[in-house]
Amino acid sequence: MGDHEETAATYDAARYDRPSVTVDVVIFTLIERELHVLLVQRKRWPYEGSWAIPGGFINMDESLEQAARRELEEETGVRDLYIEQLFTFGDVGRDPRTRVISVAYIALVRFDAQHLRVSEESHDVRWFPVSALTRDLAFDHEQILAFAVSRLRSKLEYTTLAFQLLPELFSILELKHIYEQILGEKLDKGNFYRKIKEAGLLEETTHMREGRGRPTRLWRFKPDRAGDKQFVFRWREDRGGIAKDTK
Amino acid sequence: MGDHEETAATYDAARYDRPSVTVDVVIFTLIERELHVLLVQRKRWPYEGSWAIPGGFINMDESLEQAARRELEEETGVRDLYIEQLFTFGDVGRDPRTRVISVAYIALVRFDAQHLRVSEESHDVRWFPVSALTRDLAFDHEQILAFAVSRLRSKLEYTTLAFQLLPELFSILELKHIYEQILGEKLDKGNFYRKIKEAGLLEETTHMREGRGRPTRLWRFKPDRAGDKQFVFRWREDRGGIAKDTK
DNA sequence: TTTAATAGTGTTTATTGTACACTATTTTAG
DNA sequence: CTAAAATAGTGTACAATAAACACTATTAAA
Repeated sequence: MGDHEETAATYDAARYDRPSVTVDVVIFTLIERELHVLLVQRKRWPYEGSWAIPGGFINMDESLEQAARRELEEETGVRDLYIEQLFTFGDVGRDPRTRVISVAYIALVRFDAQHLRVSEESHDVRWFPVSALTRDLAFDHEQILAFAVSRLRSKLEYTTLAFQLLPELFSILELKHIYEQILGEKLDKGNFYRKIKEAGLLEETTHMREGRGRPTRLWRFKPDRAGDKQFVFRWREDRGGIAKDTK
Repeated sequence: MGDHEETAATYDAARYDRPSVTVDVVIFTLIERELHVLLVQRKRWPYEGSWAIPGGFINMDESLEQAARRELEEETGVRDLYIEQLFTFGDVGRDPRTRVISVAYIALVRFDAQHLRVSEESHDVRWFPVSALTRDLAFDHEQILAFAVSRLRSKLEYTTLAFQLLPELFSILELKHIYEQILGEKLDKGNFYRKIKEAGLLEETTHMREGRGRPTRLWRFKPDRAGDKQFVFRWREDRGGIAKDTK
């Protein structure tokens, strides 16, 4: 979340007659096969020293999504990634400075050790494993983060979102591992192989990767399916929960 | 959408250095077994005379959802209904007056012929069938409406949302008809009976309703399931699109 | 050369969806 | 008064999918 150049002492809420609008971006990545989220440590009041979801005030000449991408690049240097609006948080007391309405986004990036950089606004920027997040976050950011994780999990069941977390070439079992991480449960190997192949989303390559056991074949997503970063694939076929009448 | 007391001539955009925030509420109901949406006819510039989704600027001391409920009551007199945040629209040029960010909500109401009333802000308020909406709406409201209809359809597949459109007592075939209306396809009678009963959401009553053929039994939603207005029921059982391993 | 480790395939059974035929109870038309 | 039309509701057989899990394959390391 962005900052005014002020402190509790100098701050005068009555000055403002309109809410401020910010974008907050919950950025996920996969590090060592585990889901992580990016947080920044705040430098200024309020919540000085607390960890927070990166974000900031929107400019008057940019769309919400543009603002989200800009903030993201400012905090992390990442560009051209998958981003999606999550929810808008606007309760009255959520920011002690003034009425702040936050449009929250979810972003998914492939982990790249280089790209982390600390902006002027914060003490530190760091990836945290989602599984170990009991720490107190600034503002209502715990709530936003919980909401983002929940949404990510449920969307994975019927979308190709997980693709955004993978490198270009990957094995089917790596993909399975991502699903397990995010869904939080073990999946059956054989059934996963069958499903993912039947879906026709993957393209076999000649590349193999060697490891401790049998080498694994590498695949890529078919460009026409993965390229547009849209939700194309439903794990759960749309056979209709309510029985259809095809007559 | 709310209004300033100004016209194109008196309007001075430079005066504003922050975006305005509005809530817009897409209100659905079922009239004569057909899905309708509530629109208001604008009285003032911009888009004077055009039909628009009801909404208005938020107050500084109310949450977003409170604002949505307030606007809704001001326009229609309806209270205590189902409401859910849809999406936040914030493109730069969407309102000629100034930068306006609209948090859009979906509301579902039971149709009640009395409750419509025209506010001071508008010429007219009227229900329009969703199927026949080619007319030009104000601002980007066509886009918002299309998004709302699409979201409503997809949510119906795994939620109990449709319940909000029904009177307290209803027949199973009436419920089926709502699903058909909103999903836009015919459903099989027998399968629908079986599914809805197995779900254990309905409570049989002794009431019957007579019509032209055999009288039909009336049901109600079990209070513990329907009462909290939460999404409890999934049409599509969560058997896991991705094969689970229950070991 | 055996074993451990990882990759990948096949098959069987249980569950659920789909289509559609059938029965039931009322009003209306002749 | 009776037959037909209209609407309500049930039953069943078959197809499609999910779930469980046993099996084979190919490599490195012991």
